[in-house]
This record gives sequence, structure tokens and C-alpha cells, in this order.
Amino acid sequence: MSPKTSIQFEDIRKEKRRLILDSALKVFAIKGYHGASIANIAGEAGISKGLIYNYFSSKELILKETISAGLKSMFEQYHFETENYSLEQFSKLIDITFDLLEEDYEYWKLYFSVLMQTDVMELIKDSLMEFLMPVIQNFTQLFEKLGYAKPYDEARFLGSILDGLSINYIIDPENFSKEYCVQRLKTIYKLP
Amino acid sequence: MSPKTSIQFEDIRKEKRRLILDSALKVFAIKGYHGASIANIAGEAGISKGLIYNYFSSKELILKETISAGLKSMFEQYHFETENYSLEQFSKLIDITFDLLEEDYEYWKLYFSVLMQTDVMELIKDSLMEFLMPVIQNFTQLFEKLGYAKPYDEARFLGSILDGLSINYIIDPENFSKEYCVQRLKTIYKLP
Amino acid sequence: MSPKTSIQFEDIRKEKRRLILDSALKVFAIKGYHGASIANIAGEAGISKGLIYNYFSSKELILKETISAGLKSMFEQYHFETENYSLEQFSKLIDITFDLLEEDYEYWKLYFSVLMQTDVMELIKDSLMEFLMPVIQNFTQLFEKLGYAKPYDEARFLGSILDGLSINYIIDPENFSKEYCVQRLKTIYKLP
Amino acid sequence: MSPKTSIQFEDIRKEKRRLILDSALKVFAIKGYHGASIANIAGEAGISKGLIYNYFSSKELILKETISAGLKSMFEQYHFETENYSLEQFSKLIDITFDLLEEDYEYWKLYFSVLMQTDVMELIKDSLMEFLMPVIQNFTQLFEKLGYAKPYDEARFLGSILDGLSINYIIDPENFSKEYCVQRLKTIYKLP
DNA sequence: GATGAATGAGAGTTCATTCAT
DNA sequence: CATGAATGAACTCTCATTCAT
Repeated sequence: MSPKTSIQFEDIRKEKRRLILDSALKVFAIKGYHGASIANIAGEAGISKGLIYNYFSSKELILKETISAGLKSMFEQYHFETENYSLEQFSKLIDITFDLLEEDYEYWKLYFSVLMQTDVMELIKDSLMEFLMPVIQNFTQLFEKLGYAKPYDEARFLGSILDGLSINYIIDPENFSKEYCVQRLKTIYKLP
Repeated sequence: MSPKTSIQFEDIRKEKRRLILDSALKVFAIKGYHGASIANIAGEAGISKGLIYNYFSSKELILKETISAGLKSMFEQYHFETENYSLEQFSKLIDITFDLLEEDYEYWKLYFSVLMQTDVMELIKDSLMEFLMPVIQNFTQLFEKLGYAKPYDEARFLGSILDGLSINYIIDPENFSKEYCVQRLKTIYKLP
Repeated sequence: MSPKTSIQFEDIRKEKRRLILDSALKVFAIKGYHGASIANIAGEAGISKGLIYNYFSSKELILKETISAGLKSMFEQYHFETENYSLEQFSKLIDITFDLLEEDYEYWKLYFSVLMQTDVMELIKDSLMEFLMPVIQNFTQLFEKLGYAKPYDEARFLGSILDGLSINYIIDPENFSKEYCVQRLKTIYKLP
Repeated sequence: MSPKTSIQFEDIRKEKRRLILDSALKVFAIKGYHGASIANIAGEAGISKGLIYNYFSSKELILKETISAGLKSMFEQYHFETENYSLEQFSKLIDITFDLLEEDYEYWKLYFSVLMQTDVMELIKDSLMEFLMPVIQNFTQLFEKLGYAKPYDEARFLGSILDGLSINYIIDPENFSKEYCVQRLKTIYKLP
């Protein structure tokens, strides 16, 4: 009966925000960004269209936040020191990558579906770069240590392979042997 | 005095059809299928919206034709026998692939942008499979001949790498060293 | 402070629905189904085009609902037992019919304008038959009882006369003497 | 090889005009005025869209001409003296009316489909009145001679019955007994 | 905080009409 | 005389966004 404290309000807002982003992710993954409507998202979340605008000022912003929230949570899972990768960490990173793909299937589906659309890309470029740059740099350092002649190019090469494997897994998980590919990749880089 | 000959009309139609498909490709590549409007395509082509429907009965059909025209022209360029790949052909195929990426940059941008959108994928699946299946099969045969334990999985692994490299080249051609990656890939497979 | 109650929303919806159907009736009656546009209806109702689709999912559906709402309300006014017409009821039915024509002028204008358009007819056939069949059957029974040699044909003959009189009244009410025709019709059938 | 004479040209024009009107009638009868497109009519006639505009300056005009050409040709078939109907002529007129309905089914379908649409009606009102007025006047005179108290109202009553019977025959010729109704009508008016 | 009625711009599509040939 | 490519306005319908309650 007593008025809710501002802390309680804060909690409600955070939870609802989370709910909207999760619902948006589901709907975006199925229908794509342009194909999904605010009504779809509201329906999935079980709330009104109007309420969504209480939390996000536009559909574009929902996409941005969906993507960057995903990147942030993924970043947190990598959590080892940001510099000086070891071979063990390299190996582990490959494992983690594929685990995340499986775990956050919907997120990655959205991520890749949006990756190639120039105009949507524009929206998320900043969040993306913030996350990807250090990873590429770390690999560049590692490959330098390992004696590769062109460590940056090798890092891009590795990144590309991971992208390709990820996409193929996302498109058609049934016929794609994750295990084989992980093993094969480790063989190429002589990882433990 | 006399009406335009049917040959004249045919020429006009062929040319205009080409113009529309080319314009569609450009616009689709930038905005994606759902994000691109018929008005955008008409604007790019410098014609009226209505005229587009004199040539294609729907937006869906424009996408289908754009994709399958691209696949067809690409298929013609591979042109070596459809069975029994040799290592030389394997090597050459990698070269050709990256040449095509450079040559038909817009097409591949569209191709990859469309690849991840479930609903759009549905529209072009048939054309796509018709082209991709034999390629995967041929590689499976080749890897079998080369003694790989799981030739189909290896074919998918190779395909994924090519996808990943292609996408990274398409997204950011300036900072991506095509030459390094081609060379690196050939080293992995011990190609000439 | 609190959101609109669902009762308030329900009231708004009911009223607006009514408004749209009434406006549609007016416009359909003047321009016919194909000739009337959603913009016309929205204009007549003083609302936006978009709002109409908040209440009816298509133009077809608006027509269907318009027709069947009219038939339903008319059916309710006949209200005497559905079987075993008497001569008194026959006589009364003629009176009611012409009263309704006067009362629901616009509805009947639409009804008849739509009657002859094959494709539109297709849309409303079911609603129509549901209403008309029992009437024809009852008259067939009545004419059988009265000793007519071909009671069904006589029922169709009577129905045709009523149609013809109705249409002529609808087209040009000023110069058409309803009273004379009602009286004349009763004379033919020796009604009270 | 020699240039066609202007008389030949005249003939060609007349024939083509006829062809277009006939084709328009067929298409209008099936799809209605609004539902039929110029392309449909051109297709039915086996000519180009452009050529139609060489003969008629608008779609509206095609409708007008279709209707009034039909009325004119019908008028010619009645052909008995325009004044002083006899009972024999009355009887014959009923017969002719139903013969024409059967013969020119498509025309009458169009005629009635267009009858109730206020805006289309506007277009053909003049042609219509030119034809209908004398018929109504003649019947008024006849009913006066026969001693009816309100001969004009009786003429409208008869006209309405003919309309109603015609419409019901047009809508559903299979289940409508023309013969019964003709006979019945003659009985009412004590015709030979 | 929460609702959903309401808007308006813009989507894909159709079609009467024009016009160069 | 005849063609059909081309236009542009209007069509049905969708949807991100606003706002009174």
C-alpha cells in the first residue's frame, strides 16, 4: 500500500527493459530487422506498443541496444586478460566461441543477418568496433610472437574463418559438424 | 508510318530488363531486400515505378531474378568439367572465386546480405541449391580421393572458410589482404 | 494516472466500428464497391485511412459486414414466425418491405447496386442465401396452400416483382408512387 | 498496292469500332465496369491498348457507347409504331423483351450491373431517357384507353415488374422459369 | 507506468492514358 | 492505322510513432 521506493521503480524499469530487448531479439531473429514490427515485439513481450516507447525512443535504437547488449555480455564471458594471449587461451577462445553460438543462437542469427546491410551496419558500427578491435589486436600480437610474417593479415584470416564457420553453423546447424571444424581449426594452428 | 517492329520492341525490353536488374542489385546491396523499395530501384534506374511492373510482376520476382541471373553468370565462368576436380582445378577455383568477388562486388554484397534473412532465403533457396549442391559434391569427392577421413565435413569446412573470407573482403576490402588469404588457403591444402 | 479502462476502449471501438460501416454504406451506395476507395470512406467518416484497418482487415470485409449487418437488422424487423405464412402476414410483409426501403434507403441502394456485380456477389452470396432461402421457401409453402399450380415459380415471380418495385423506388423515389404499387400488388394477390 | 479508298478506310474504322464495343461488352459483363481494364478489352479484341484510344477517347466513353449502342439496336427491334399501342402489341412487346434478354444476355448483364451505380448512371442517363420515355408514354396512353384510374402509375408498375423479372432472369437463368412468368404476366393484364 | 486508438507517410501494385515510332 | 513502352496518379494496406487518458 505504501508508495514504491525509487529503488523498486528502478528495478521494474531494468526488468522491463530486459524483457523488451529479449523479445526484440527473438522477433528480429525470425523476421529480420525490417520484417519485424513494433507490434510483433510488444506482442512477444506481452505489453502494449506504447510502453516500448517509454523505454526506447525508436525501433532503430532497439536494434542498436539489442546488438550492443549482446556484444557486451559476450565480452564478459571471454574475461581473460585482454593482452598477451597464450596458445591455451587461443584454444579456449575457439571453444568458447562455438559454445556461445549454440547458447545464444538467436542473438547470432540476428547479428549475422544484420551484418551485411550497409545502412543497418551504420547503426551498430561503433559498438561493434569497440568489441572487435581489441580481439584482433590481441591475435595480431599473438601471431607476431609466434613468428608469422604478417601477423595482422593472419589475424584477419583467422577472424574470417571463425566468421565463416559461425555463419554456416547458424544457417544450418543440423548438417554442420561443429566438432569436426573446431578440431580441424586447432590442427591448422597446432593448438592443444 | 509503320509501327515499331517487334525486333525494336524486343531490344528495348531486353535492355530495360537489364537496367532494372542492375539497379535493383545496387539498391538491394545497400539497403537489403526489405529495406529497399520499388521507388528506390526506379529512382536508381531513372524510370517510373510503374514501368518496373511492365517487366517484373513483383518485388519478390526481382530479387529471385537478380540472384539467379548472378548465379548463372558465375556458373558460366567456372566452366570446367562438373566432375572429378583435380588439385589444379581446386587451386584455380579459389583464384576465380576471389576474382569474381572483386568483379561482381555488388552482387556478392547482395548475395551475402540476403543469405542470413530467413524469409528472403526461402525465396531463393531453389536457385541457390541448384548451384551449390554440385560444388559441394565435387569437393566431397575430391577430399575422398585425397584421403580425408570425413570428406563431406571437410568440404563444408572449406566452404565455410571461403564464405568467411568472402564476407570479410566484401565488408571491408581496403584493410583485407586478399592475396595473403589466397596464399594462406593454398598452403593449408598444399595446392600448387 | 491510470490507463483507459477496457470498458472505455470497448465503447470507442463499438462506436467507431459503427461509424465506419455507416460511412462505407454511404460511399458504396454512391460509387459502388469497386468505385469506392478506402480514402473515400475515411473521408466520409472523418478519420484517417489507417484507422479503418484497425477495425477491418480489408475492403472486402467492410463490404461483407455492411451487407450482413443490414440483412441481420432487417431480418429482425420481420420477426414473425418463420413458417406457415398467412395472408395477413403476406400483406404485412409487403408493407414492411416498402417501409424498410424508405427507412434504409442507402442500404438498399448498396444492396441492389451490388446485386448485379458478379465478383462482388461472390463475396456476399453466403450471407444473402442464409437470409433469402427461408423467405422463398415460406412463400412457396403459402402458394401451395393457396392452390397455385407451380408454387415455387409463383414465389420467384412475386420475388421478382418486389425486386423490380424496390429498384424503381430506389432509383427515382420522387416519381414512383409507392402507395399505388403496394395497393396494386395486394389486389393481384387478393390480400386484405 | 494502290492506296485504299476513303470508303474502304471508313469500312475498316466502322468494323474495328464494332469489334471494340463487342469486346468491351463481354469484358464489362464479366468483370463489371470498374473491374475491367483497357488491357482486358484490348486483349479480348486482339488489338493493342493504344488503338482503342484511336476510336474512343476514354474508358467512360466506351461504356457510354456500349450502353447506348445496345439501347439503339434494341429500339430498332421493337420497330412498331411509336404511338397507340394495342393489346396485341403489348403482348408481343413482352415476348420480345424476354427474347432479347436471352439473345443479348451479356448486354443486359452489363446494363443492370451499371444501373444502380449513381456515378456511372450519370454517364448514361441521357441515352437511357431517350429510349425509355416514349415507351412509358405509350403505356400510359394504353392504360388510359383501357380505363385505368392512374395510367402513369400503372405504366411504372408494369415497367417495374419487367425490370424485376429481367434482373432475376439475368442473375440466375437456370432456376428462373421465363415461360411461367410471361404467362403469368399476360394473365394479370388479360392479354391474348 | 501503461494502454491502444489514432495518425500519416510510404509501401507494393494497378491502370487509364500518352506518345515516339 | 497500329504498337506497346512509359508515365503518374490512385489504389489497398502497413507500421513506426504519438498522445489522451
